[in-house]
Amino acid sequence: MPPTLEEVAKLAGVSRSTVSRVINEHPNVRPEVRQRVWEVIRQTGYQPHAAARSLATRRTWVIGLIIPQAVTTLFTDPYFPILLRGIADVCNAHNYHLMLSLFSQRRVQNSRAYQDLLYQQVLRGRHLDGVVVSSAPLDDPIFPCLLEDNVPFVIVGRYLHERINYVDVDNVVGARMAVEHLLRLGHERIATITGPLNMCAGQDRLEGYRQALAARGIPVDENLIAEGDFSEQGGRAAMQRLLPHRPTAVFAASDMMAVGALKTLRDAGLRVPDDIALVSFDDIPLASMVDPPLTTVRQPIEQLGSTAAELLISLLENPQEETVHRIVLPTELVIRASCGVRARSL
Amino acid sequence: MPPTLEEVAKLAGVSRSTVSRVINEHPNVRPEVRQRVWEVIRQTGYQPHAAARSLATRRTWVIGLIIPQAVTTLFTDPYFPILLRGIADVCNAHNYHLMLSLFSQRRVQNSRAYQDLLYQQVLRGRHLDGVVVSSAPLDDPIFPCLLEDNVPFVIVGRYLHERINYVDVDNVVGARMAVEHLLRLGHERIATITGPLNMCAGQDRLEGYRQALAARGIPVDENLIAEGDFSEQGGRAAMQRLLPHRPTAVFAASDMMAVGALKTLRDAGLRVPDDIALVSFDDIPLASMVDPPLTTVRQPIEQLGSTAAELLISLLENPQEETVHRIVLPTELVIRASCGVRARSL
DNA sequence: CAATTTGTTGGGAGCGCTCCCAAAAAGCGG
DNA sequence: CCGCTTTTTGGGAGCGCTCCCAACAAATTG
Repeated sequence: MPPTLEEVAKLAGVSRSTVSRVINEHPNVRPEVRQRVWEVIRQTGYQPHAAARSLATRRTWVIGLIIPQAVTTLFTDPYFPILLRGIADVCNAHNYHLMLSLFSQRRVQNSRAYQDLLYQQVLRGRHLDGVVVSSAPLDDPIFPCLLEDNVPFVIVGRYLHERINYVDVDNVVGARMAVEHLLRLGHERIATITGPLNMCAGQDRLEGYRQALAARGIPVDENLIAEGDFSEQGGRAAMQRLLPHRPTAVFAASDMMAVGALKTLRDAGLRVPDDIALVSFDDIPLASMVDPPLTTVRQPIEQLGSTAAELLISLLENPQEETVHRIVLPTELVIRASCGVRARSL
Repeated sequence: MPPTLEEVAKLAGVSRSTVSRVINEHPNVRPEVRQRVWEVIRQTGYQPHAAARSLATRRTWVIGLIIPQAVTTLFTDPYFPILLRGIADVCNAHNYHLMLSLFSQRRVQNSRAYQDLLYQQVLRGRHLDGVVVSSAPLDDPIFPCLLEDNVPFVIVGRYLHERINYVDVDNVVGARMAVEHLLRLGHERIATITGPLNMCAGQDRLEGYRQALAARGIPVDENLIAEGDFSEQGGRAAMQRLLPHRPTAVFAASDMMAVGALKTLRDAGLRVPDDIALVSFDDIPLASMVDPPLTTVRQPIEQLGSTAAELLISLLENPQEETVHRIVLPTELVIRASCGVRARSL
């Protein structure tokens, strides 16, 4: 049985309240008493009981990370652990804890109801002070819920709403840079394999593609746009659909899809970058390992996580603060071989 | 302000206790009363306050996943998210929640002290009912701590101690299968790139290698053993050290290291599998994407997670149960191209 | 040196729940 | 219909903490 406040108090010859003041760093405690109390705490290994504290303060010092529907890509590339690391580091630094709500779509039958139930439990049950939401489709019902319940939250990914805080990478500009790079290399028939268009990142990267072409006065040929789902398989299939339209270059909205496209191209007897150039997005470790290494847009994943956590915590610590924060992090084009930059000599 | 038990009770015209009985499914409540109470609960959206409940029951229904020191490999391949999915699914199914404690070694200076502090807070603060520990080195101080504090826990990875429950894949047999496969293909100078030898998986896979050779009566040449760290870089370096000793085949204890080895070999002008055969361990998605696709030992990662969670929860629900569980899951050899099976026609 | 201010301490109440016990209601056999 | 058992219900106490207020001690002032 671990010691309680009261027991520590008795051992230190003071009252409950004084010990409480000591551990909460309240200034009005005589230094020698403070010292004595700390000593007893050290000796007994006392730790305040989290539940008791939460009950009294109505705070849990726990934040949640919610991944509403587990997009497959979460489990095939290391985006997720890196994001998590960013979040976890910040939590550690601020003495918050991190609770994870993952909803894989295993139990398909009633996954929706199920998820709602859990949501209720976790959030209404006041398990959490606030949440970070990642990889949610734009129309996920969780957002209205969170707003209504007045749960402080931050989205990883863009979401336009007057009261919603988010952190995102600049998908539009990143995609534009990628396509501009291809344009600069002389390509004009540039195709794109998009992400899922119900997700913001999918939409934004397509928008960047459109902007880059528009800036050069090149009309968008809808035949050169194939929707994928960020996965390798999706990329493979999309590339197949693109092939008949004979693009000279492809911008894939994720590295995984680029890897898929690479397969399709290889099977079709086309060489990258000689016959067709390829640029993608994400810069996951795999990007530099495939042959040819991918030219791709790097996003600061870990920073995305840490910024989101930092923002959420500041929201929690300053509840009166009403400003809505929308943070956009820059991306960077990493030039490797798949774009053919060397072959064509920039 | 969310409603409390007492408020629900008033609305339903019963007492606090009765509502408590209803939500805890205690049998002795008149059906019509039970019905009426549920109705009020539904209408008000009542959810019991987690902290209050924990305080009274001394249970939190939260389990922790602790990754004591963030091995880099966690962030470069998707092992971790898949394990997490296994754990999360089981938690969801049993109405437990999952708290994550990740310790990246960022803040190197006092990472140890820091980690202890957090450990204290989380565990002594009774935030958790039990924990799953993964990717901890054998000598991690967390194990004695957990035992002393009487925290129920399960390790992912083998750990021989009379009171410790663990779940592991059969690394020894898996590695032996891999090496036996190479032996069957006619190789005799088989090298190995091991994992870190302070981790159980590293040790066990090396042991499997030794056993396979021993069974054939082939003496182990220590020059053919190079220690790696499960990472691509480590594999690259280890292969470099192995090269002068002219193995005809290599067993790498992880796919990532195999990928690294592949690079070294390519740079050295050696072809895989024609000049040198390669077999590895893990079967991460990357394994099938590199050229040549890797022959590798598949481990049931998700099942590892779900089994560990299942075991932990059963420990929590049956605290009187004293049996120590040691669960070993089987592995499977996935034959692709890097072993040269086709070239040499088995 | 009394009066006031400031600093320090202890104890009561309460956070929202569960558990226990006793009281009330219902069921039952003779 | 009465005394008995069994089921159902309500209320007190307590889980371990924080917050507030009152009491007291110490320091400051006219």
